[in-house]
Amino acid sequence: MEIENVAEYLKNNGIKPSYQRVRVFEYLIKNKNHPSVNMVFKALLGEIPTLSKTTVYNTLKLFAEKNIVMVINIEDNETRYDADTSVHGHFKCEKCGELFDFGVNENELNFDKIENFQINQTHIYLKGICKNCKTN
Amino acid sequence: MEIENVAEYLKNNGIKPSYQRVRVFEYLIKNKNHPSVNMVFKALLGEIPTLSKTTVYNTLKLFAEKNIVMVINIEDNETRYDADTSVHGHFKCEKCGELFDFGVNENELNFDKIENFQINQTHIYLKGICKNCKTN
DNA sequence: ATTATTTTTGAAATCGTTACAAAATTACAA
DNA sequence: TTGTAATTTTGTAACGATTTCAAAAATAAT
Ligand SMILES: [Mn+2]
Ligand SMILES: [Mn+2]
Ligand SMILES: [Zn+2]
Ligand SMILES: [Zn+2]
Repeated sequence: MEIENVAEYLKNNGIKPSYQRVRVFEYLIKNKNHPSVNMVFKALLGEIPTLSKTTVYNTLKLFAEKNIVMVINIEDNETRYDADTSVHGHFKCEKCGELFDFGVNENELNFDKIENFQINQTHIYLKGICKNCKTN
Repeated sequence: MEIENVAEYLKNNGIKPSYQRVRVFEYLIKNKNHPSVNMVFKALLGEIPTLSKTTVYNTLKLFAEKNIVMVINIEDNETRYDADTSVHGHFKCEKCGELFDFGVNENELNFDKIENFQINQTHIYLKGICKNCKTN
């Protein structure tokens, strides 16, 4: 998805585009590294010296409620965020820690036991060793 | 999978079958409700009054390392555990909170972008409204 | 029996996250 | 503009799940 005007995009999703909100969302679409709250905070603190970590928490929670970010709970001790809300999977390398995207064909899953369940979110996580770390 | 002798099963997986460890694993195979640490602790405390929560943490971490339990991080604030380590999905009802199992056909996923990656764990989480909660 | 090793225990520390109230900003109306 | 209400941001304190750590207990080895 291409987002030309971030403020407009936030408005269209029922979010008042404050300066901090725009900057946080911009960070997410420019850095596709599935950052944690702390990564977003530390990255923006250089440019917004008054930024509070609470604001980053508030903002990302608001984004999640409005469904413009995906919340990734692949690790129990660190939530990560993704501005790409399309259904796709995440591979976490157990060696270097990097998070890779991969494609998922939704209608290829077998939902025998949960027929007539209303599915709101799909999360597919793989863990293992990435290509780079295997050779090294 | 059917486990006849828990102590034997632990031994076969490189775990010394202490009383606490056997009891924790027995709880997991008898209660297929994907319990949290606290659920295991509170349930066993009645029968093992001296039990420490740290022991439950230690034990479940050991089980995870030896790959006889699956760690479920479907929520960011509560890790849950499953003695069924076969590849299967979990549906979390956002209304009643219950965790449902469902089947997954592994080779139906599309791993285009992560070819030659070594996959060690597969986690498939769905969130939504379960059948019961939809009608009520 | 003595000693060494492993396991359990409970209290304290850690750390990500949330609650909360004050300060700052923005929106609205007179 | 000016005043006032509503919203947002900020920083500190509180919270809660998990980890650390050292002592106590249990088990294994000699
Ligand atoms: Mn992604
Ligand atoms: Mn399960
Ligand atoms: Zn790697
Ligand atoms: Zn339900």
